[in-house]
Amino acid sequence: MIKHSRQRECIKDFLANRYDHPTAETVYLNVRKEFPNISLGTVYRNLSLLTKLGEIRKLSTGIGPDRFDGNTSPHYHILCTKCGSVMDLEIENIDHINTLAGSGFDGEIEGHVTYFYGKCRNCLEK
Amino acid sequence: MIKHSRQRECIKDFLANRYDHPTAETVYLNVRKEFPNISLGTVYRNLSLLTKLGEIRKLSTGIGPDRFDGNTSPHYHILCTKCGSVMDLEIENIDHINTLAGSGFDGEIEGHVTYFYGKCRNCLEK
DNA sequence: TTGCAAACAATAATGATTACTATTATTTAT
DNA sequence: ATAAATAATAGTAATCATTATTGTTTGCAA
Repeated sequence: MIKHSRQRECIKDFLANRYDHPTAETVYLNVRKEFPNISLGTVYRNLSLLTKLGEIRKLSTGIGPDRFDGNTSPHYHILCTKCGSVMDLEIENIDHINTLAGSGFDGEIEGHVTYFYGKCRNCLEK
Repeated sequence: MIKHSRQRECIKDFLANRYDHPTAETVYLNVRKEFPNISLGTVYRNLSLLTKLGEIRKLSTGIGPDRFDGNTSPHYHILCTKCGSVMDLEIENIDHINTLAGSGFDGEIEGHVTYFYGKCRNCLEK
């Protein structure tokens, strides 16, 4: 049975208002403004729980630590290979690649994760 | 300037003959048969170097430690969500998704990484 | 309002990976 | 072929991200 906690609510609220997909460490440093004694373990535990509940999304980009996204609607991400930022990406539905993959695999395809990489506008101009 | 090393060659050979995308730890345990004194650091250092040289590929699936692939030809991977195995996947070219992504992003798309997930034949039958 | 499980803070432990250092191996120049 | 230069190694320590442990506090149902 899950009990409400002000710490978890604060973590969720924080993510709901961020669009840069912060790491656990960043969440920790910010939530500390409201809960000076919160521990990093509490942040990790709640990020895991919220991810399991489907209330946030975890991004494992392969570059640096995991990041978290308060926006659970279906969308993709792009990583700037220069500055390292992770941005949302509007793209039409590409679930047909699951079907393509299925025809070359003896088993069942359930889904995919895709990270695009490239250079953001800001880095291109430097 | 890069110097040849028998350890690095052994690591590369080992990967060239494996099709299950082993972790650094697995590479270490196997290469030890030929080099009993090789250190895990040497394995990691060479896996990084070979990846940078483009002679092997690193797979960061987000589940467990990084894995390595001696096959650098373009192909995709599927992770079985039950047994955790990582398998090669034959699929026609899907680079058009880069174009789709590009039209919704103010910047330059260079590529993408995609991991499919699902259930392998073996797990489906249990 | 009491009891109990869930969540907490503090901290230790773990797993994966990288860094350091003295020695060894490979290449280059004699 | 030999010696000098330096890249790579083995062994080990350190770091980073994350998870586990433990005693205390909090939320909530009886």
